[in-house]
Amino acid sequence: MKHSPAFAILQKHPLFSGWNKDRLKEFASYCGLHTYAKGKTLFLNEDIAGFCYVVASGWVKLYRETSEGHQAVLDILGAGQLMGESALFNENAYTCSAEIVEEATLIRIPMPLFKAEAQNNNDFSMGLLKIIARYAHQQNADLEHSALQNAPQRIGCYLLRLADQTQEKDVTLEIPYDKALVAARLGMQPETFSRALAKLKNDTGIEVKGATVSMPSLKVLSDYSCVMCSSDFPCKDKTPGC
Amino acid sequence: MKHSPAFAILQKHPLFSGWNKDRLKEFASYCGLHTYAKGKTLFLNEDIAGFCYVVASGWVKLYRETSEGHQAVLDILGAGQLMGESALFNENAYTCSAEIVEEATLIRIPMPLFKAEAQNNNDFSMGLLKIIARYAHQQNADLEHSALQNAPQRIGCYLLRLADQTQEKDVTLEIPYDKALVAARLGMQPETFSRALAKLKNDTGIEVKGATVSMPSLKVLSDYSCVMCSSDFPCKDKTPGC
DNA sequence: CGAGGTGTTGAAAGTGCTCAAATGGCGTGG
DNA sequence: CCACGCCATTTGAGCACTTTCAACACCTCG
Repeated sequence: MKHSPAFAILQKHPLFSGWNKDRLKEFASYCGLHTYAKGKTLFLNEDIAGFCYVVASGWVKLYRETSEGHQAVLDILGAGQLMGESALFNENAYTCSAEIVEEATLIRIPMPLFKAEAQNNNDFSMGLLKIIARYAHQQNADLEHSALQNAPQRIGCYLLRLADQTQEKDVTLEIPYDKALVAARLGMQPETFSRALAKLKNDTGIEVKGATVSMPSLKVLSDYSCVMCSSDFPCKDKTPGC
Repeated sequence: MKHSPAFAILQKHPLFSGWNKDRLKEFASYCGLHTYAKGKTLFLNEDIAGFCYVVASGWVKLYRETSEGHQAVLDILGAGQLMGESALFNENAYTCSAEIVEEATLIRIPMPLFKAEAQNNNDFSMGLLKIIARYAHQQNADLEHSALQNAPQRIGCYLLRLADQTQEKDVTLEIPYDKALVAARLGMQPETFSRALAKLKNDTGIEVKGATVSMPSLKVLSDYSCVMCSSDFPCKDKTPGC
């Protein structure tokens, strides 16, 4: 037994990939690796931030909630994604709430450690800048989508993002969490999602069986969805969002 | 004649306020101060970024546009705000388009200069991080609003943000640009804006005469709008967005 | 005074939402 | 192995809000 279980995962993360091995080993030794069950609330909006998290596996919902219980889903994070970092610039308070939506294993980075790194290590703060800027870019895309696309188009766009865009024909994928959650992520009701998916199926020839979606042609799908989007189709790596 | 006209303005900007005077003087000498007429397109989405801009006065619309001409307004920037910085993290290409919506004077910072600073000056990159993180936070709020609030509530929220929230009673303000632009910023049609504003007037007792809005009580307005928002009312400085 | 831009109003059509009920898959326990 | 019950999802019907297209009012400017 040599190093903390967080080490191997952090090593692959862009924020840490350039680090000296011993340095990272020490850093990782302060980071716990924890597994959380579906439904667990990680933190709430405006809580004092004790940790940043990196998702090793599973899925985490970021959301905000009114006092009456209406909630807006901001994002759903999967493996490799960072959360909680925005608390650094918000008086050490989280800027949204987080809940586990599929059993997840997370690396917990103590905030003081993270903060010190950001302040003292220029490569680190540039890496962080890149991540946050990309995130902001993604949000621009979300705002655009919610302004311009209708429900079936937004679902099409979502499926394209989930898909392996290097393929063109007969792509099959699994929606990795509840459909109602996808609906919320796309800013619509579960009922609307269901009906819109049916319409999408009818209009673009995709097949849906439970969580499994088969897309005979990504082109048909992108022609359908990307008409109402400022980016052109093979958009996954260039621009976050469709 | 002592220093570039950009100097005095940059000096007041958080990104530069901590700088040594001579250093800033030199930096400012490379930055032009230009005035642009309403309607002028500053840059387009995906253009190679030659400059970052700081708004000295006037208003600039940030937007994205589909090939068919549908556009989504992402934000409208006023005095003190920075734009174009996200190109640093997008292969030196702007991530949206920008157009002058009210005659504006802007400081033009050459991108290489800006980039070098971000890479070499840790205080600078931390300041940038703070600005971008705040911007992302603001977008979270926008996404939440578009998901949860209806048209009159979004307008109420917009007016509150425009208002001096330290006052409580009889606050009066001027909408600084076209109403149709406000409508687009809030993700609705001009007609919807007009009707929703009439409803808001009726429901909260505000007065509207042309671009002038008088609000007898901010509390009534915030009770009306902030029900569907995760932040509580005096929200201007804490959280960007309502 | 007329023209054009800006904002408002009306009527009809969509789109998505709400509430309610039905369907279907799946794991548990008999 | 089957019946039951639970939960996610789908379907139905009516409604609310927003959009669309069209017409009109208003103001400013030439």
